[in-house]
Amino acid sequence: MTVNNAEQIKTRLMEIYKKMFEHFGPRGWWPGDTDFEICVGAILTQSVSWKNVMKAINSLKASGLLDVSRMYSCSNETLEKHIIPTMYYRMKAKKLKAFAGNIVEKYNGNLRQMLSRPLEELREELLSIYGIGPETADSIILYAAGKPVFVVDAYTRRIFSRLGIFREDVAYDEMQRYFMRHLPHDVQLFNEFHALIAGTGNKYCGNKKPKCSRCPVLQECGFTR
DNA sequence: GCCCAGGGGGCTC
DNA sequence: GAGCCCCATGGG
Repeated sequence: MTVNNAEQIKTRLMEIYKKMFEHFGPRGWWPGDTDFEICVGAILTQSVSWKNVMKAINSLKASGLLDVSRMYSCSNETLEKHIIPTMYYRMKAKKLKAFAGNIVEKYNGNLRQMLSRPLEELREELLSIYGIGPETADSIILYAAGKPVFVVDAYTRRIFSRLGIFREDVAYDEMQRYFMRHLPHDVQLFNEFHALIAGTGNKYCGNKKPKCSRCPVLQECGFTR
């Protein structure tokens, strides 16, 4: 790839970012009072809308379970009751306990200590925990640890393939490399960009009845179909 | 009633 | 390593 080409890609990505930002404004992501709440939200939001995640988070908070050691020591059944709205609740209870267990056993319950590890080591560790795949790991790294990694998701795939930038079947790592190769590794930029993509996707780019053609941002960005 | 969603694990070949 | 099923609620 020539330098010139890379510059053009960067310019194009930043144009899309700016149009999204002008349209939606700052998204204030990730919502959450503590690092642990952000991590819990990242696990619970797998395949489910944020509205249902908030119900579960509030329920956990109200019962004092939004705490590493209490979450780890409570029964699966107790945990399940609070997260029913987030679908796959039995699986997700296991995932939450695996995450809390990792912090208790390796860091004596100190989440910040784990999050302070170098980016690559942290990513590898997160991926080794049951229930944490690439997207969840990257969300935790960016939004809880505050380290520069670009989070991609189904909306990123949909939006950027509809803009003619990716193939429809592009892999997670390939999308991520694309953004990280062409954009400055800036936590605030990565934070806002992913949040804007999620906002745009949530409003206009559902799979069932895509409304991309009605999205002002995608129209301006050269939406093709 | 039916379809499907911002993901990940586990299995098969 | 791609392809397929499983998980199992809630909203359109």
